Amino acid sequence: MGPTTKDLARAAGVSLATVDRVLNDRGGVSLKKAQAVTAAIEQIGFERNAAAAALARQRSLRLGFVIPKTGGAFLNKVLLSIQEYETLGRSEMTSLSVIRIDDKDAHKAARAISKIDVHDFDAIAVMATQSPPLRDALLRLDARGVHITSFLTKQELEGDVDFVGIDNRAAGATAGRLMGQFLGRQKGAVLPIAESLQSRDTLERRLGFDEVIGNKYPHIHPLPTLETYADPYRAEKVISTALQAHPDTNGIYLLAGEAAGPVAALRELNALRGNILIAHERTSVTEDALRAGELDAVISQDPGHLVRSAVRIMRAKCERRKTLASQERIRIEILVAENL
Amino acid sequence: MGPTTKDLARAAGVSLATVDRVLNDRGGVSLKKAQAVTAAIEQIGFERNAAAAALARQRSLRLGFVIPKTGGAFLNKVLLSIQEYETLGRSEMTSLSVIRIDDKDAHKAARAISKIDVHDFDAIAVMATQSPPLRDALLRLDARGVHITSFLTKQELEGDVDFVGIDNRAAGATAGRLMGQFLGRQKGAVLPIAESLQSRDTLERRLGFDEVIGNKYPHIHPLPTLETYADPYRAEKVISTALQAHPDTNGIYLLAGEAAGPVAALRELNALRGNILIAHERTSVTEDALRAGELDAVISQDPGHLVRSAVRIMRAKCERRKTLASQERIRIEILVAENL
DNA sequence: TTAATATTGATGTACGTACCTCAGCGCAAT
DNA sequence: ATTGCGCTGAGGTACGTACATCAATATTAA
Repeated sequence: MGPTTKDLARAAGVSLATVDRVLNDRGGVSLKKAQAVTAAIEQIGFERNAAAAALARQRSLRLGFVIPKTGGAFLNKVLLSIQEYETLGRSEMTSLSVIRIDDKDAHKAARAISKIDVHDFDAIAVMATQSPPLRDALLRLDARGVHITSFLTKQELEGDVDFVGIDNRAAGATAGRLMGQFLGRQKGAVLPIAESLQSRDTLERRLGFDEVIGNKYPHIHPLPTLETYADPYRAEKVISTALQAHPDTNGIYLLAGEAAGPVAALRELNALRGNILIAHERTSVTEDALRAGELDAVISQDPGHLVRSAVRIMRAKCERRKTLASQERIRIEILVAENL
Repeated sequence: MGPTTKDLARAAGVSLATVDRVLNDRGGVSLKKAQAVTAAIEQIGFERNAAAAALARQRSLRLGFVIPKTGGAFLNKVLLSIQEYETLGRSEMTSLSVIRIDDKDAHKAARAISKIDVHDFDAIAVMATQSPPLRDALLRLDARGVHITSFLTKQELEGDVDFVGIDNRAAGATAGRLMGQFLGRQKGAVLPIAESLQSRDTLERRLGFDEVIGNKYPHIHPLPTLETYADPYRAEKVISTALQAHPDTNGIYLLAGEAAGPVAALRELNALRGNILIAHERTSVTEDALRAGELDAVISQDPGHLVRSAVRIMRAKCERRKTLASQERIRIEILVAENL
């Protein structure tokens, strides 16, 4: 067993009470003694016994996930993973809850964040489009002692706001690589389709995609990104127009948003089989399309892994522990029909 | 908070001592009372408080990894992951240790297993070629109370021996799919290369590979598997011969074993750039080759995830808990240069 | 019936940390 | 001198389980 708080107190030449004050940021400790304690922590290699702490705290860590109100199948999978984790979490003294916010309206979102009761949460993981009002609301929460973690969307605050999610630029680059390899030596155009170009994720993916295509597969010509606005009719119309305008198209890249609409439109247009089709996020639609041979590859991130990683990071923050970096890197998964 | 042992005792109409006897298999409990307790567990939804148990037990769970003495870079990565986990594990009351066995000699391996002191381990994860003597040795250990988990290689014992690792047939099929897609409409031959055909993993991968190629890409002709016997000279010789005999080769599949030898041989033969090359396991060699554009894809499994999963399963067995199945499925990863 | 054995309950201590109260100290401002 | 405040230590209780001991009862064997 490692050294205990008692050992730490002896090593630091202070009382148990002072050690406790330092360890739990209770304040009212002179700089000198506080430094003595932190020095002793390093010196004797003290590590808080998580089991004992959890037991003594006797209050499960209240973690929150802030998630947009509207979203597609992937978001639902994330929510499901959170629910699933709740069952397991009970035995680990953590309680998860989800706060849905209106992501589209920055001020509404910020207000929702501001309404969060500081006493209800020890830490939250926030998935929301970045915006100045949201930023301020988050900073206020942070100042009042709620640890903040970026979840799937980066929030650039000052301080140690960890990010849980994939690197969208790399994800786009991965899609580009696959597109290039699948098309082989064929010349032609690739049509990127997204719900909207507003989202930062979409832009980053496009960037990564173009970079790889431009550098490694210059014979492929990426077209401007189509926007479907999540509207199936519009999707079919714009896709049809684009395909007619570019008959040399032989690859289609669904950069973001629901795959269902575009896939249905492409099926309708009989454009599924002839083209290489790459999409993002594993959902029942993309899975089925992969199995059916309609989709050639899917770039994804595991919702379960995302949730677990977020929980681990939040817990670590609350308990002022370090996390194992290698464990928290979310992988960019490539899915084909055979490794679903 | 959930119900405690005290609540459980009240619900079952027995004393705390009897609850303890049942929960910890101490024996000396009548069938009737034991059933009353287990029924009450279900009824009130009792779950052992892991933190309190760990604290009270005051003895960390001793978990062992049985690993072959010889092995390549991937095995080293697994060993590294075990080491890495040890640091983290200390705070979770688990101690990991590694037992190296001579995997080549079934009897030696079995003897090594038999020599394991039952009092030194609560559970072990075994990576070793299946063999009757080994099987018997494992069964004896199991009977003496050491929980057994199959690690990377399946051990078919009776009882609940979980398996941690990927489905090699699916991994081979995934390689087949990528090979087919990368080659596109090109006709030609694919050359599978392995260290030896003795290993079950190799056979399963080949099976999955052939299945996909046969069904989906019939214009591709898979050649017989080359065996390098882990010998670089032999590798270069047999590969050179095979490539000369089949000038239409445009794909090479490194099914198993170290990629280093064959990659070096192929580089020497100037056969890297013209062919699609797919290998297994992420190592520094395959990573470098991916980045250099020499390898087109790598099928892998994350050593860190393997280790964590094995630890979770072993812990769950020792604490008689259930595991979250979705968390324990090891993914078949596809790596390209962009998602390393 | 008696003796031996199996089962059960009562009670205690221990694990390491969190969190609380209270007393005491020194120091400065009043 | 008094008051107040900041800092410190001493001591306690609590969390839920593991594990040990001992007495009391129930059951079985002789």
